Amino acid sequence: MKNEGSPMSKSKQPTIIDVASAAGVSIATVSNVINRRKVPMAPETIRKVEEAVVTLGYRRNVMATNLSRRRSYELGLIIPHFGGYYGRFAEKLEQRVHHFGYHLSVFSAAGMDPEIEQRHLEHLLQRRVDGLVSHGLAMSMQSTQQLVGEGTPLVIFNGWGWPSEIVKLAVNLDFAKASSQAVQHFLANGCRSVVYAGRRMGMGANEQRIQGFETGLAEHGEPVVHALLDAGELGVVGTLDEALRLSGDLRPIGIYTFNDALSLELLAVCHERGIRVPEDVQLIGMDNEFFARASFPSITSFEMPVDLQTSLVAAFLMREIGEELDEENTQLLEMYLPHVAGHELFIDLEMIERKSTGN
Amino acid sequence: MKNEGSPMSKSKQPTIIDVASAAGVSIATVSNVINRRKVPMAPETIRKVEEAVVTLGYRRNVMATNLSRRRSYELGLIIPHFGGYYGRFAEKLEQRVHHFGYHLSVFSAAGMDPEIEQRHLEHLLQRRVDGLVSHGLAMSMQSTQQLVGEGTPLVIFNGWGWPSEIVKLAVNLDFAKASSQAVQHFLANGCRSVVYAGRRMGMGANEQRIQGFETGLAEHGEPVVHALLDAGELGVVGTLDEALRLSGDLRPIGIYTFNDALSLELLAVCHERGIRVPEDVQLIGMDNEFFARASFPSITSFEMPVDLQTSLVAAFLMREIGEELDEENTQLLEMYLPHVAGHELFIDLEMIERKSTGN
DNA sequence: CTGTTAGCGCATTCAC
DNA sequence: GTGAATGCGCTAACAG
Repeated sequence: MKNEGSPMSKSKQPTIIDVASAAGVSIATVSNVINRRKVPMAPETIRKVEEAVVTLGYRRNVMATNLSRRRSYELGLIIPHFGGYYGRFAEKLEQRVHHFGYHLSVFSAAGMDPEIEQRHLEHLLQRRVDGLVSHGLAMSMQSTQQLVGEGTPLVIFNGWGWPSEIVKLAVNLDFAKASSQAVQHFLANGCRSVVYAGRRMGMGANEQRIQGFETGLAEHGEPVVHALLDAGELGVVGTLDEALRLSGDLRPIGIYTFNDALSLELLAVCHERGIRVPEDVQLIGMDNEFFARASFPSITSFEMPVDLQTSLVAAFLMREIGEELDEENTQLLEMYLPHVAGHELFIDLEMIERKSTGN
Repeated sequence: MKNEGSPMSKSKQPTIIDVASAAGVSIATVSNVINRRKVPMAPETIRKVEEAVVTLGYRRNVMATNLSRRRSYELGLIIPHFGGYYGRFAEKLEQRVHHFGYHLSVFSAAGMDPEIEQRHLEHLLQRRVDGLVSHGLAMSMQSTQQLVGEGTPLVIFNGWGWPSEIVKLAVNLDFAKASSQAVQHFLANGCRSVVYAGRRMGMGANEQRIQGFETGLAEHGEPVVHALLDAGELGVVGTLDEALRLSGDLRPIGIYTFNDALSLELLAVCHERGIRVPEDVQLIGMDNEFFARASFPSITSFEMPVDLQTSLVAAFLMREIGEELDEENTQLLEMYLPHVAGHELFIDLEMIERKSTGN
């Protein structure tokens, strides 16, 4: 066919065809220099192409690239929201996968909304991402299975009870162990009554905390006054009231909360009531947020090992995709994978002792 | 055990050709029903296609779709980090543009790192997003211009001094006015000395606060002991020390901080030193973060009008892209656009009075 | 109403 | 070393 010199004025964004004709070479050559292929090329050719790229302001079209490569070099991440731990997780994971030449698209499910979550998942899949990472999803497992199918490897973090047909690996923080540790810290500190103040009863992360809370009590041996409270239901004030009521005049009371935010709110109520922390009430939170350190008194909390968690997620996913791992990442997987119970891997949390428990 | 290329199994993902042959129709027909086109079609045909789609587990390939459409129906957002205000902004904007049938890809620049920022921008452009939204970027204007060029409309939020050749519109929060208001609130509350404690001196958002701070002082008429401090340089403790030193025994001292986080940190130091808030020191923050409400005493702050800001950004960008606006959005633009000074639009912040200023 | 065909921008064999 | 040719999966006229 007679394909006259395609008018560059046609579409404003230049293509490799424009670059090729500007440099006086073929599009294959342009592709080769752009992708820094190992094929031998004349230095002069390279120079001409690079010059044309700059002067034309050429920018490759990744849609075309991916379509042709049948691979996107993109990963998707779904988190409940951008704040706190999840935001830090996203940022760190982005860095990690970039190291392997992948991009990470992050989507927030706007507070565990299953519909939004599903929409994002679907979109990521339509974009043919090479791999998926998600928090323990709110949506039903069945719909997820159908969504993900066999095509795209899915790694979960902080999700419990997912069948291995759906999820390749779950990289979980060991909230149960941490919770047990919290209880024992209270008891070692002289608390004569301990309370767990949770949120969203029924969610996996909450269940893990409850389980650990009870383990901690059991290991103590002697019976202790204790309770499980739902701050979502009772409200912050109601939770404190209930804790006080249940404890009678046993002091101090140890209150272990679902997260730092709840601890901070309880702390504010204690201040208002003239309840002393840590003399009357001791607090332990979770997440080690900025304000746990900056509050008065500062709040004992658990540091989230985002570095390790994202490292494991990234390394495993990369291997799953067929990417070559360096020595460090290989060792990392060898070190942790054997410890996997089923396909769930557990990472320890570190307690940061602060004033709210008298330290 | 050599891993078989999981990504290769994706080649088994069905295409419209598979669907077409399974349903016994042509690919054009499949395309028509998938996209719910207005062309008349036999109900039976639709049913057959939809059935084939389900049984085959067909999922459209958006890369191919976009390539063909020469349009991505995607927007990009770049923010310095996922936390707090920026995270809320991202979530809200995502909702807004979804309403118009667009997806929003959010990227965090990991704390104003110009290199990462530029990388994300470049990637978004390579993906041929239809529009871009960014905070006042850390990178140089020149490189941005080259990056964005004439192709993709760019809307900035909270960025000052960007030439209109680069930026179509800047939707800014009026930090200057808010800062002026903060100072006047201190003075009306009896503060005999006022201090601005900033961070990252030199950044636009900080400059705006300083400007407003000085305006507020000027409008007061009578001279007041005051100072501009850089908490990034002095540290939190150093900042408080300096404020106390400069104020002699003038009390109370009003300290207006760059954000709530800094207020909270100052509050903690006050507690340690036995300095009373608000009797000796009054505090006003910015962002109205969760902990501003939950701290003790609670901290007066400015609420960020994320709803309005994202509405304006979305409406303007949609119109710029050539999308049809509904009545509501049209009115919104008509209401605010005339007030634009140059191409910078200002939105008022609302002060939330709390205990840290004696309310 | 439904099928045919020509791109979209790029990667990737193979010949030259 | 370099360049035509083919295909990736889908959309969009244009025929029939």
